[in-house]
Amino acid sequence: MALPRLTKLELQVMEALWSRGASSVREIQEAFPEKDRPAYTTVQTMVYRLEGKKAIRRLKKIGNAHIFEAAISRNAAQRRLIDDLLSFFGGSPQPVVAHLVETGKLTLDDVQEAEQLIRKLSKKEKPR
Amino acid sequence: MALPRLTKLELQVMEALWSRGASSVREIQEAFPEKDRPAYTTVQTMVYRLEGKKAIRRLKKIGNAHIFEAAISRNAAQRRLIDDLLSFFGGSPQPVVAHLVETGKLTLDDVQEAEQLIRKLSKKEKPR
DNA sequence: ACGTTGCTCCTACAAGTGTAGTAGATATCA
DNA sequence: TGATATCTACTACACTTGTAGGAGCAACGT
Repeated sequence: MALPRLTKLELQVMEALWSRGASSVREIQEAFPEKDRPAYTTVQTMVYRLEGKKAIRRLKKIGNAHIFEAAISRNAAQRRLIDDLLSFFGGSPQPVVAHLVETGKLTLDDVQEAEQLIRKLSKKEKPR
Repeated sequence: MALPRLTKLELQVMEALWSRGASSVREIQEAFPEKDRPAYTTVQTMVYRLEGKKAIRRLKKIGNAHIFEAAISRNAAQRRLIDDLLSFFGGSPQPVVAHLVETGKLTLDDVQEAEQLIRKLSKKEKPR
C-alpha cells in the first residue's frame, strides 16, 4: 500500500503535522479549531491508525510523550485525493474543470494562470 | 439533507440510472461490467439505501418488479463530489488545477477549452 | 393448477470510521 | 517522596459501507 487512503479526520491530523512539523498528540489536538475539537483520545486513535497505515512515524520521545512526524508528503496525499475523484469521471479531468468553471469557482485569471504553468513546465521538460 | 453524500458503489448505481433511465434492480445489476459484478442482492441493498437517502424513487411496477428512477441529477451529485474535494483545499480550486497540470492530466488544450467556456458563459450572463 | 424462476424484504456480518473511556505508567512540582 | 498532571496502550461502541443469504410471494409457461 504505497499511498494509503486517508479519511477526513485523518487528513486533518496530517494537516497539523504538515503545517507545524513533528508534534505530540497533544499538539495535534490543539491544532484543531477550538470549536469542534475532538477529545484527546480521539486524536490519539487517529494517530495510531495513521501509524498503522505508515502515514506517520514516531520520531522521538520527549519526557513520556511520543513525537510524530508525517511519513508521506502533503503533495502525495493530495494527489491521491484528486485521483480518487477523477476515477468517478472516468479518469478524465475535463468534467471536473468544467464543473469548476460552471459553478464560478474557477475564474478566467485562474485558468490563465494554469496556462502559464503548463507552458513553464513544458519548457522545463522538453529541452533535452 | 438536500444533497446526500453518495458512496462509490452508490454512485455506480446512480450512473446506471442516469445513463439508461428508469430501471429495475436486475437491469442496474447488469449494467455493471461483467467482470466484478456484485450480487443481485448487493445491488438491491444499494438501491434500498439510495431510496432511503431520497436519491432515487420508485417510479412504477412492472410484473412484480419495481422500476426505479434517479431523483437527483448527475450534475448535482458530481458537484457535491467536487465540493467535498475542494473542502480539503480550503474551498479553493487552484491547488486542484495545479495538481492536474503538474501530473500532466490537464493539457494545454484542456485549459484553453476551459477558457473558451468561461468566455462563453460570461457573455451569456453579463449582458443585462 | 403447479412447478420453476425471478423479485422483494429482511437479516447478517465484517471492515472501516468517528468518538471516547479506563487503567496503569511516567513525569513533575512542592 | 508523595500528590498531581500527563501520556500511553487498550478497549468499546455505534454508524457506515460493501457484500450477500434466506424466506416467501408473484408471475409465467405448460
